[in-house]
Amino acid sequence: MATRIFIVDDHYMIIEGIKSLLQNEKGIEWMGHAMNAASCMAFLQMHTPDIILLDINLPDKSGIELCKEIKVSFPKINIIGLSSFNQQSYINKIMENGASGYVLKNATREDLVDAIEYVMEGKKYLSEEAAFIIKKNEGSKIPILTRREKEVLLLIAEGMTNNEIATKLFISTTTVDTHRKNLLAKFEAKNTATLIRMATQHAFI
Amino acid sequence: MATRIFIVDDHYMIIEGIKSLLQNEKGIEWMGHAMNAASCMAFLQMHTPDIILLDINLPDKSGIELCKEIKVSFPKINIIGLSSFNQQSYINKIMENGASGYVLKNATREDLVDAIEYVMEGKKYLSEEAAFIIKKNEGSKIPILTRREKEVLLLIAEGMTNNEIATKLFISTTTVDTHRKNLLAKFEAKNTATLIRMATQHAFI
DNA sequence: CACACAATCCCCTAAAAACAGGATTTTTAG
DNA sequence: CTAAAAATCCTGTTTTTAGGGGATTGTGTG
Repeated sequence: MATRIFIVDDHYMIIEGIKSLLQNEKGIEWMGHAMNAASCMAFLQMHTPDIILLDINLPDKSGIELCKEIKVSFPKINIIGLSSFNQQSYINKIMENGASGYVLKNATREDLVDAIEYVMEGKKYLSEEAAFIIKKNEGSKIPILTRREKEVLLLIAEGMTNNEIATKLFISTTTVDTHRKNLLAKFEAKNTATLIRMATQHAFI
Repeated sequence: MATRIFIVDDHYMIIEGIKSLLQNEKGIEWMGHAMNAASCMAFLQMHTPDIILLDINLPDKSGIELCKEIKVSFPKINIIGLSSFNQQSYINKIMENGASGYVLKNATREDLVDAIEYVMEGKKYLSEEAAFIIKKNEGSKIPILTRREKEVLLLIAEGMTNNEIATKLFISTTTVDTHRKNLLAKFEAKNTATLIRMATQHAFI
């Protein structure tokens, strides 16, 4: 039985590229594509692919969010993350949210086919580069922020002072200061500049 | 005579996608691809395409740099910028460096064909979204930084204080402070957080 | 040769952030 | 239920930034 593949990506060129790369592969059935999260979920009401190739960046919501939702509603569908970015944060996040693999957009046809085969066998697949990134950054962890910390972080990035943030969130300035301290500690940053740089690098902003 | 197209991109899927989108177009001759700046320049020693589709992000150097170099050595070749990012800074920069057009990677086949036709007629082409971005941000210019300001900016982003930067650059702390003030003014940022965010958004960091 | 501009330096004040300790009350998850 | 985690608040001090003024020297361009 052929492996049914569905792809969710908002780039025509990528959709065409993958279609083209896979079209002569035996045992692979192309089910089509969606260009956003909403139409992906609509498609899944009617059809059941074996594997979804899922872009990290979608217009209506993050691929990571969508991945989580798909796995809740359709746990049997395997998901392979797809993106241009070889950032550890993305790779980790989508794998933690139930994806079975991760492939960079500069993958070759062989990489793609390997990924699909591995995943269909129930194994996890990480492209070489993705695995390398993970390994390289084994020590430097991505901080886990609480709801409130994320909120404060974004307001800091907006250029607001502790005082302004306190007013906006209806809490005391000292509380904001505490959150700020915790953010600095979690990112191992010694000041705001490093904090914001780290946060953008880890895709928090 | 057919329009000879060459593409420089490090993503197989994009190369395949564009090839697939263009393969049935009349009057377009596919010359092949390069996956980095070096092999692109090597190719150009032997062949002369009419149009190069050039990715902004290449492994060995930025597409913007490569664009400039190509236009110096081969001024007759027209270049169309290509990227996933609809950031004003990229669009502006590559157009300033001699590109004749800019297309986002979520372009349709029609967009691509339009771009190629326009450029072959000697006109400039901006995809709808790119034009929108440019128009939207007409007022908010990208600051022009001096050599020293860039240097100081990077050190601020590293988390260094004015004092540390002064020591590192063998200048007075007050001088660093002056540069810092100018940076804040140029970015219209009221504090370090906004400064760093703006700088990363405009690809200075 | 002017003139703009970059780079350098200075003073002063006020505001904000960083550092160092706490402590209490909710929430959440096992 | 209970222990851990999160969110809240506090009192200090020191360091760093931000904002307001200046000023001098060199460099390159019209």
